[in-house]
Amino acid sequence: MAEEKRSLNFIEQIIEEDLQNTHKKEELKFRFPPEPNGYLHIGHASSICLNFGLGEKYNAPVNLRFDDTNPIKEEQEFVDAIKEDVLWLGFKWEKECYASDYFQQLYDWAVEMIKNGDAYVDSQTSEEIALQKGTPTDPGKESQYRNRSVEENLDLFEKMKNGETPERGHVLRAKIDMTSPNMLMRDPVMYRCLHKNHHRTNDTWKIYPMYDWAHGESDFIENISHSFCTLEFLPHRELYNWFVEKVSKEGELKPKQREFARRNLSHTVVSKRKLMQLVEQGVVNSWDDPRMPTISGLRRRGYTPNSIRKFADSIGVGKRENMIDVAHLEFCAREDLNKTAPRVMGVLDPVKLVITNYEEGKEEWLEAENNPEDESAGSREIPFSRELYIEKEDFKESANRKFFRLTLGKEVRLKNAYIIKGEEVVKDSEGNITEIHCTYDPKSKSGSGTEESKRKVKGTLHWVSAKHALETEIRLYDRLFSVENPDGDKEKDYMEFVNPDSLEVIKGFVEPSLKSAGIQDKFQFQRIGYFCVDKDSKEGEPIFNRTVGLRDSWAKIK
RNA sequence: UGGCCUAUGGUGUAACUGGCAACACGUCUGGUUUUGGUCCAGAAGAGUCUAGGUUCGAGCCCUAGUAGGCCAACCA
Repeated sequence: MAEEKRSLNFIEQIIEEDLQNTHKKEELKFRFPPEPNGYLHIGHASSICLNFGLGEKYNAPVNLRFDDTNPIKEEQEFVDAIKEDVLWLGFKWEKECYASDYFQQLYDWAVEMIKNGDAYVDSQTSEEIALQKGTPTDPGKESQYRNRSVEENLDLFEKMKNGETPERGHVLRAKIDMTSPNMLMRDPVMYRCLHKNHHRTNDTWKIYPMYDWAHGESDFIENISHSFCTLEFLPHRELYNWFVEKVSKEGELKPKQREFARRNLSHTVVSKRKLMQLVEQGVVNSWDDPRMPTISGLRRRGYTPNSIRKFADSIGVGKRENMIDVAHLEFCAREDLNKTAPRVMGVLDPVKLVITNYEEGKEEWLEAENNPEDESAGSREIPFSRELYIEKEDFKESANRKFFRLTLGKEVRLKNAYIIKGEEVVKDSEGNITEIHCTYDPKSKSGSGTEESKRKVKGTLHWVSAKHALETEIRLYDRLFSVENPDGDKEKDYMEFVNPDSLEVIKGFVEPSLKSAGIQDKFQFQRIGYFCVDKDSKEGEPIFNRTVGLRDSWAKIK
């Protein structure tokens, strides 16, 4: 099989260049570094696919490293959820790491830095420090504590570590350059005093390292060759390198930070604060509500790992701002589900169809193909009888030539069953159609091979036998926001753009075979869309979530 | 009154690093079809932010603009 020729993205180009100039293949190593302070979302999924995808491509190890340097926000619950999500996407990490595993090493290095005059204890308030920091256009001023003696610094730092100084009393700062055009180089804070229990180290530490100090060093400790992060960390690179330089020796391989643009999905928000608000204000029911862009939400919605990986792969990675149409994500879902989801029939908005020339009380079990895209999926039997349900919108008393469905006097095929002809309608006193009467052609049975069965008719309808059908709850999900970029308007709150119709709960009828469907099972309801069994289901009473509708060119004609 | 990043069809990415802009989604035609799905065939749609320059030749290089983004948490 010919290998698909695909051009390299800029990240891969960097790696290829390094492979030629500085790195051996065995030295490649990557990492995915989430902070365990919330649930992973589709943006993280892209990052996971990037890092682990690189690992697969180059046959290089990828560590899962929790960036757990802030005990105020981080919890074990999130660690567990993150691991589940990464695993679910189908990736395996080389090592499960924690920045907190390196606290001692980090501390020892910090002591060294103090001794070398590269760090000092500042005893000002954060407000004073902020004031001295200057602005992007004005240089900062040096702290009056900047030139404390090494002994005093060591002594204070020790006390900080032991919890003998109050929280927020002192910080350890790197001594760099208060006039640097890069704000991050203006003596950044390395440690703060936090007398808070950590989810892994408990009360061992009273000081906790800041991101910049911990991250690059963690990469260094783990021998990460390439450390990929989003563009907003670009200014951090200078600091990242400065810190690594301080702790590494000549000739040692140093990790490289490189930045890519985060990938934005249309019609959604992704910030933890906003996602949390959606949950807390009851706009959605939970973090894994199928409308949420969280990985757990997408999973519950019916997205497959494969579809998400394909998505991440197909949108690529770059350095410019972007807004990826959610329609592309939906395409990836359909593409995958089309090949894998068994076909079934379900009627969402039923109207009764009576076949007047079909014997009362009679029932037949008809063969139905499970998946025309996959012969190995086999077939099943579905019950047929005199009274059926069909979709209300599949009938019109009279219609133009473009309507390929049931009308009076015209023929259509009932999928996997017979050809029928519309005869008359029964209406209630208000003129609503309560029943449609039709006749069927007994010789037209699907697959019977008769002349009649081969007749061309203008349309095919899905249906369920009224007597046999299983009534179920069906949750029709739609986009959570009605505009492309809900948090892109500075004047308006994103909450104003919540789509009031993002969820419609209905009762529908599905074929009886679905009674035994299990949680997370995915199906195509023929002519309607893809559905997934929700975890709220009870034994024998499946609840279906609509993942995404089928492409619908009829909707456009209408 | 700073520094840094980015700029290619509606959207997302390409262009073997100087040789008449390609792929996917979306859109529109037509064909196949017992899903108005899938599949197949085809079309429209950018001349690459602007202005200069280098070159036989520039989306790729240079200069100057313009537009958007990022940077002043004891967050990551």
